[in-house]
Amino acid sequence: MIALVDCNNFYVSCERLFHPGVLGRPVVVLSNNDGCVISRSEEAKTLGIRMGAPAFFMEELLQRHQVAVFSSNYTLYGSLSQRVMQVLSSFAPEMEVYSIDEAFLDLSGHTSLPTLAAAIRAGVLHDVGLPVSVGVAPTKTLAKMANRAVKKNKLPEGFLVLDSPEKTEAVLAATQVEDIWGIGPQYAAMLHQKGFHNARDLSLVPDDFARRELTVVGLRLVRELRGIPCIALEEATPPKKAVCVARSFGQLLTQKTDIQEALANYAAVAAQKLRAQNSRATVIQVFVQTNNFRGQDAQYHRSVNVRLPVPANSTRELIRHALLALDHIFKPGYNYKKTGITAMDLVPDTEVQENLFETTNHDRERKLMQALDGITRHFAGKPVLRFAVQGGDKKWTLRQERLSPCYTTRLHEIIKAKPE
DNA sequence: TCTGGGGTCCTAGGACCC
DNA sequence: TCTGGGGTCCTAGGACCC
Repeated sequence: MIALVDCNNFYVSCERLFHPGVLGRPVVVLSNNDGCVISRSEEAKTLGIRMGAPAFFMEELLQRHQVAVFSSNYTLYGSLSQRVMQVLSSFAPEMEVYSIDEAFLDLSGHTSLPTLAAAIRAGVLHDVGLPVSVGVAPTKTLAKMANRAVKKNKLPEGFLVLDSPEKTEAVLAATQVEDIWGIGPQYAAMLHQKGFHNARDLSLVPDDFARRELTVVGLRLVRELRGIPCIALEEATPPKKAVCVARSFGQLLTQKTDIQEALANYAAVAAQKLRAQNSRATVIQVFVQTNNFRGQDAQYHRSVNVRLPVPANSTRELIRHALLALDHIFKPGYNYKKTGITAMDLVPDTEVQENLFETTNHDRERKLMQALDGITRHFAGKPVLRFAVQGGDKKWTLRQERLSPCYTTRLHEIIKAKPE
């Protein structure tokens, strides 16, 4: 049997951990740039605040109901996530960290699953202070569904074990197709139109229908609904195949120099991520785009792929090639909203094909980056040392007007138990 | 004024090879 | 009169996830 453990309203719960004053009050966390709602407390859901709702549409509602609003603080959430995963790993040696707030646990061999599920819940609550829900079932897809049923029905015990055909059948029948893991809006519309409305309906479709209409991914999904495991637990996180850094600007930009500065910074982050997983990029893709919500503006979006002479993960080289790529696609006269870089066709650091005509001294580059990473680590990840093209006015930086401190990762921001 | 960011996988179709 | 077949690789686009 497989368990899916998922933190309840994760980002909101993280903020609440350090702001006990907002317990009982509606709380939301906003996306980058304070754009949309990406996490809501139960009270906020009751107010009808939707996932993904733009914050500026709701100023009045947020005020009226005294909603506590936070900018997202991924440093804090990442740190708490690690603590949750550490607790979970003590319950099952085989575990897959599926996302920042979810993990699949292999519970095979255990006899009393309800007892174990309750212990997992209590353990995370006690050791980290975050509430979780636990769904247990024979397959990952059914475990997901059980987990969802816990939350939807607000089961007081906080877990659900699908250990009999009757229980499974009931949850299948109560789950609409759009709420199945792996069925998005497009497939859901198609399935409804063909008369398949809930997960039970979908579990009974013929294999060839699933294969034809939903690809092999859908066929696996249908079998998982029938209790046949088709999606394996992936314990080791495979290295990423692409690394993307893209952000909207805090304000619209027209000057190329401002966009160059932003892009240089994103390229620097991408390079750092590559080094962290010992990869190099063979190709980079750079894009710029205007804000397509502004009907009054002329729209432009374009991207370009550039093959690097030699696979690279040095900040200097990535910035250089990113800016060259930008020269190809930047056109003056537009209000730009966003730029970004994707490092693609990643290869392991150790398997680099040198280029006969390349003049970069890679050994020197590698040592320079080691020094840079060492200094950055020393300052707890703060980019104290930068390239000149990254510096300047920072017209493009994110809006984060309600950012909470990094309580667990920066010593000077640690919470004080007593006023000084 | 203000609408996120970062990923994966699959398929179809074209180019090219022998 | 007759105009193959099988394979690989690449890309773009579409679907999904949190």
